[in-house]
Amino acid sequence: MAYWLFKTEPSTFSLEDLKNRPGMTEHWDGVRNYQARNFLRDRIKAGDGVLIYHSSIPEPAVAGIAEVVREGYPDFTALDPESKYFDPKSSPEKPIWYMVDVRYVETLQRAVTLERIKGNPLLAEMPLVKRSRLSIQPVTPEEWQIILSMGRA
DNA sequence: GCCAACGTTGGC
DNA sequence: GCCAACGTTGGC
Repeated sequence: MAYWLFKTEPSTFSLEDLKNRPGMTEHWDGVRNYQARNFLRDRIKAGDGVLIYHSSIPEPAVAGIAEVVREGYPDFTALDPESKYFDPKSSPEKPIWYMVDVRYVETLQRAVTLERIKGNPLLAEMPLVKRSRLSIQPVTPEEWQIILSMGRA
């Protein structure tokens, strides 16, 4: 059981969209960064907790929680020439990109803004704070607990 | 919309 | 394998 933070631009896909999903699961596709890919392919398991973070908005914030329901498998959008995530270097035999499936769990009462995260010294080691653009990041159990308590307060 | 950070590409 | 050019991310 591990914890993660997934970034998304709410104009593309938001926590609300995940909540309103029929069956409430979603392929987390379109990740095209090798470091993030490695987490998706090798480390993220069913049952892991996910903080859903909304980026590129006036107040970027952790909006809520999702759960991984299926571990890494090849991202089929990389093989679809019609997809904006198409990658001609990828093939069914040698898939380059991976995705996981997630389901909605909870919307935090109070979104935990980047400003509040930066203001908490206990969260200073998060990649988010260290200005990494990484879209899939590990979260420690301590960080997970702190952010949830900040979001529920 | 700007721009710093940083990942990727490709010529050599 | 180096590194300049280029593209993307994402906070502000």
